[in-house]
Amino acid sequence: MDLSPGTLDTLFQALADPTRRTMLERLAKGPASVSDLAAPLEMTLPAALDHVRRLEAAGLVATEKQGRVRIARLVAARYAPVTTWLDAQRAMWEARLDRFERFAVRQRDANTESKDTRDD
Amino acid sequence: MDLSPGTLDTLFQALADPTRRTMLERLAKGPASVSDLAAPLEMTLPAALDHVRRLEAAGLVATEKQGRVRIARLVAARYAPVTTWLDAQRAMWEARLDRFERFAVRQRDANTESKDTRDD
DNA sequence: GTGTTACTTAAGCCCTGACTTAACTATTGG
DNA sequence: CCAATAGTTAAGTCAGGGCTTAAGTAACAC
Repeated sequence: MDLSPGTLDTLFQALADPTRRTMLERLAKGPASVSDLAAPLEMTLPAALDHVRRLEAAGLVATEKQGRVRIARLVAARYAPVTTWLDAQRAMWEARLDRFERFAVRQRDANTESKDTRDD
Repeated sequence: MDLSPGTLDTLFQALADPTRRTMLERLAKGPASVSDLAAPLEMTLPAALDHVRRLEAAGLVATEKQGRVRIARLVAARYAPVTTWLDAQRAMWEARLDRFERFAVRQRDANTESKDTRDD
């Protein structure tokens, strides 16, 4: 598994945890401290920090220390590889459907050939 | 973690493994047997079968036994929760950007008030 | 300067994930 | 029937994930 930031592996893995998705949802509304993120999650600070670090490692989040508090903010642009992959999947699937449809039409035409002239 | 099929948890987790993504890419082109899927991955059959099972548990794939071979096919529609979540994230992010922009414009107008009358 | 706050590190625990080999079972082709 | 094929189950290894508590450290607030 490639664990460099911004890869599909790290991104999907970062998104696979509900706690981290909750954090991302929170951060989409604006920056927050680690405590802010931990509070609604009923979780100790070390655990929350670990998740933040993981999001940061994935490249989805950037953090900055201001005095004694660490502020995290979303880097939304980094979802790109994920959406790109999903789009590519959809494209492949649709290409296949198209091929299948042409095949089905050919079959139908072969079956109904010179029987009638359809216009549906 | 909710492990029922079709949930964000199971979907993202299923997608987090490169082996499984490769399988999905292959299946987007059409159905395949477990051996077909295992072959290019340099992996024993039990391991491949395990991945197929996991994709099936996530709801992304359906399988059917034909004689002694198990055929897997993609159920592309099941990506929906993932794309929906990503779209929602983007929407939240953009709503925030809009608010920020309005704020910035207000600041600019406050700063330049009665200095000039802009028309950009 | 002393206590509180906000993180940080370290250690450890338990469970799951991704494999492997070995030993079946169920088809199928000669 | 018999051997090869395709999958399946069982068992075990090994690494990592998600948490905890306990013990720091650094910045503030008085």
